[in-house]
Amino acid sequence: MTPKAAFTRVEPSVDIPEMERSILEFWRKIDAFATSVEARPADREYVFYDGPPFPTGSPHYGNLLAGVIKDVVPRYWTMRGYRVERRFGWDTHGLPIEMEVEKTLGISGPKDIAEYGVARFNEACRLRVQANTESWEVLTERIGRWVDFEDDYKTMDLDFMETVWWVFKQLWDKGLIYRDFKVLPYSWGATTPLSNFEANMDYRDVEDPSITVRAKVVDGRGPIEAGDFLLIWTTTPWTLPGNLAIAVGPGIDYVRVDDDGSYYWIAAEQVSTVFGESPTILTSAKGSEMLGVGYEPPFDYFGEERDKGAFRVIPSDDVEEEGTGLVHMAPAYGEVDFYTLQNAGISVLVDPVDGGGNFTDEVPDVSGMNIKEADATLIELLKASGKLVHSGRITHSYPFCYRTGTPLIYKAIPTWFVAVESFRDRMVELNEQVHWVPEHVGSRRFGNWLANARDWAISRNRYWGSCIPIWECGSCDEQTAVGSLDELEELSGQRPDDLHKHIIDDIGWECSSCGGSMIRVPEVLDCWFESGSMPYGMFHYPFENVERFEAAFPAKFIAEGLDQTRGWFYTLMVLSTALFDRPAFENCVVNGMILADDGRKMSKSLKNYPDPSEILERSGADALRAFLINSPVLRAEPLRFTKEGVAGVVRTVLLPMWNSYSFFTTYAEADGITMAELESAPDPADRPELDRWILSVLQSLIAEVNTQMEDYYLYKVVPPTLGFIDHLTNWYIRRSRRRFWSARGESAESDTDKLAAFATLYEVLTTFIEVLAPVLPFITEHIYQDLVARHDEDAKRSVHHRDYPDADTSLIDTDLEQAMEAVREVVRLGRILRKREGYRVRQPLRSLTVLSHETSVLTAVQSHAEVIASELNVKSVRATSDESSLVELSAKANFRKLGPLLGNRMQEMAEAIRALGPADLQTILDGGTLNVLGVDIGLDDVAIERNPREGTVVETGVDLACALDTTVDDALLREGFAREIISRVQRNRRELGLAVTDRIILKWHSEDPEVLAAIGEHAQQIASEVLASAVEKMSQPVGVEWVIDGRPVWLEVTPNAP
RNA sequence: GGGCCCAUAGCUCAGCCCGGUUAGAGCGCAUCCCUGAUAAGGAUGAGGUCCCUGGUUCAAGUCCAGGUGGGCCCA
Repeated sequence: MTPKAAFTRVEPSVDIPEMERSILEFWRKIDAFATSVEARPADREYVFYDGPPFPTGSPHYGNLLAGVIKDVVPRYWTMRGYRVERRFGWDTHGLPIEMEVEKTLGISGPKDIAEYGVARFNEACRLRVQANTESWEVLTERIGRWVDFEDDYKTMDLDFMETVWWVFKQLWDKGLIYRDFKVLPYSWGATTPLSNFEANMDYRDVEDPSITVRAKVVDGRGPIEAGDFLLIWTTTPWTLPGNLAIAVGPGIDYVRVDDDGSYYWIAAEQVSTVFGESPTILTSAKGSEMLGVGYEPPFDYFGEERDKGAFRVIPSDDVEEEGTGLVHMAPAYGEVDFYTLQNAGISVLVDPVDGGGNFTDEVPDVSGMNIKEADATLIELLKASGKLVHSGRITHSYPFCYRTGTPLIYKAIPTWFVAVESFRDRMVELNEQVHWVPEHVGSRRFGNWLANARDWAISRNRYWGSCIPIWECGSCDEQTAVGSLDELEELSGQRPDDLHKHIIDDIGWECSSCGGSMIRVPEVLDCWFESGSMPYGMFHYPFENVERFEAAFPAKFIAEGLDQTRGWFYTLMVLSTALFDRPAFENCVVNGMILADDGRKMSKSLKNYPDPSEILERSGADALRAFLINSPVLRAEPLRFTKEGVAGVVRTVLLPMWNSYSFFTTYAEADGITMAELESAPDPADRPELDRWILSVLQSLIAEVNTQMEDYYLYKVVPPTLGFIDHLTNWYIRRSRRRFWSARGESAESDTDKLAAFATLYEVLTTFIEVLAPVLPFITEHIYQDLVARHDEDAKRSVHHRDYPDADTSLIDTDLEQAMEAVREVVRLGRILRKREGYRVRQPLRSLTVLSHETSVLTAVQSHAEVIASELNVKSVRATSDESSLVELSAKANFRKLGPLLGNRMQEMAEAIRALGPADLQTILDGGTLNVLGVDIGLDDVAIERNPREGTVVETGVDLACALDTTVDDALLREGFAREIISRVQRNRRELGLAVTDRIILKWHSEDPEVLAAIGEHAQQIASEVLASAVEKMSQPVGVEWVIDGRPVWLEVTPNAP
């Protein structure tokens, strides 16, 4: 290392956002991110998967938070020596994009899209995705997140989509793909199923029929006799032709009511609503006793289904005691109905309603009629056949198609499924290999979800997405799944360069079985299927990068929000389990939601949160990062976001760091400290204790931070850091100040001591920034460039290229750290005493006495008497174990120790110990034991408390007490006065804008004898403190008049021109 | 309706896993100190039904059950 430029003073004030922008510029200039990755060996990879966001709108705090987590962790592991590639991922398909584009194009729904042209529509989606990515890149860079936007992956890329096909084919080959009906919200106006999101967009209060119908029992069981009637209720008469079963709650009580010789079954709770206040109840039965009862359906259009198990009473836990407590089941028109029949083992489905919402010929009475219009006719038919028991109207909230304004219905739609249930137990097992932060999200929330996983509906009746790669024959039941472009080419002779719907749907071939036409099924894939495929898709596996993928699977780490638990985490797990029988990630950090400071969701229209760029321009990215990392969201709890919180980080972390750095450069420049000199400082072991102490504290911090980071407890990093900053600024630097600005060349020892101080602070600062570099990438980089990089050509270009510090345990001295804790405690107590007694710190006092029974405390105090004396401005410090003179001892039982032994005698013992007298306590304190209530009580069994005796100047802490001697004689007063003079002169120097090292002439005048005596006695000390070349007494007032303790004194400070 | 999480000072949050008798921090507020790290720093103080009810226990902010309120997800 060559002794080149000395350090340059850095101003204590700093424009943080400006500093950050210059660092961003610097990173761009040296290509810091790419270099940080490439510098690490390719065979030592730490794999990170980016959870792809939708590029809709601009990023909000939730995205920023995820970005911060996904930056801190990879930065850390990079510094730990791993190669951490970070490729940005874009989730480019799906409804959110389509909705945005529909809005922009001024069109809406399948009909419009068909008219507009699927090809044009999809191309518009593609353009939209590309246009939206820019705002993400800007903000992502600004928060300091290093991620590769060049080598990103997009789910709409050909390579990615080909891999998705491969994934699908894998499932297909394993027999995990099947088609079945799923009941979805359906708009007959738009002739399309809707997503749940769309279905919730337009609820209206409307009036509908409310009818009660009786179904005659034809096959009785137990108390239910043939000829009895089951009462069902519905608001959708048009679903009655599709009725295939009646559900009861197995635990619900039903009763048989005699009504004019007809016998009706109804839930006991509901009897009065149908039969009035005094019904004739004959008998009762649990729902479970009614199972299997056969009945005559309201309409007999599908009577032949009885052979397949239809028209029976089946159980359902979803049945509630409303309506009649017996629920009409039309599996084509209700999701619950569908699953209830499925669970009952009845696999029949009838759906006499066409896509336009009209009845088919299967229901001749209303054939061709719109279902809602058919309600009246159907009710008339029921009345005519004597099945209608009651008919009325009801007003309720009902969903409408947000586009066409027609009522929505639920309708069974052919849907493709992944048979997740067949391997969900395996997913539960594999999930146990994953380390979740916080733990409960994985074991409970996610674990429960997996354990109850249902088959996954993966098809969507939409346009902009990966296509389901299944071709079906129009003539026979031949089906082919295509798993690659090669296969497609082989089958069809075509090899498109795009796999989107508008391209692929035109491709077909002749059926090998019957010679018919093979046509692709119309659906696209749920975009979550693609998110779950990203470990493979990002590498275009297995078509390329086979080895890279195998080395990179599973990921070491992923992170996402709690709301995504059912999304990305789940789909990753489903596909990795199905394909590779492994989890797709080893560590998962789950973050909570960020709320506005009013506790509500952040809402653009409410404007209840500050714009991210405003925060970044006010407090900077480092502050935002540390604030988020240190907040409850890292424990998956919600966070109320306040800009004050971010500003707090500036005040508690960034400014103290900067001030320490500024302090160092100020004195290093003033002293002309060189790198060579820092190098030549004594070994840490040979430095003064204060230096060894702060180095020990630093190493302990390093150990702590490494432990937490290794376990992904990011939120446990900032708190110990704050403690360290307190030690550094409020103790190490404050205590060392004089060492830094003592003049050079006074003595060999003082020069060595000064060097030790400079070297220590330098080492602490340059190591501390390495510790915090992953969290605060900007300020640490700035300090690194100034303190390290520019002095050493061989140094790494960026702090982020450095190796993360490992705790050097040889520098950790636990005893020393504890001793210093005791010293700081003594000082704290001493300050309390001074304040309470009204002695400002500049007034010297005679002595401080520390009382303690702990030998280690006494030793610590004795060996640091000088430090304590100067901190508290006392002439002497004594330590003694003789406490009785100043404090009153009392004892309290050590509940933790005695409780388990004594059980219910504990209270008695507590009383007895509280009542012990001074002599008894002294016995215990001296190491003896005392027989209390038949138990030998020693020092461990009690907690000794110390209370100041009346009239003493004593303050007590945990293991010690301090007593202050507050007698002030004339000599002390005069010394105190001299300190006041020094203080005024220093203030004056500052006002004159003098540099720290400028020398002055001090002229003074006073007539007051005490002042004369004070200055006379302490002239030497004053001169050296204020760097006065001369202290001259004037006979006339000069300069500024001060009144100190009621005594006037004139002081004049003039710079001493060299 | 179900699962999970949360509720502690005016505000934001530690502490709870593993029960122990004086429940902490920061912000804000009040009072004050320091005045060569100074567009800083520090001290002290006021401020608590630890959401409610019940249980377990010698002992509950901490464990259990049930409620209430809020969040996320699912239905």
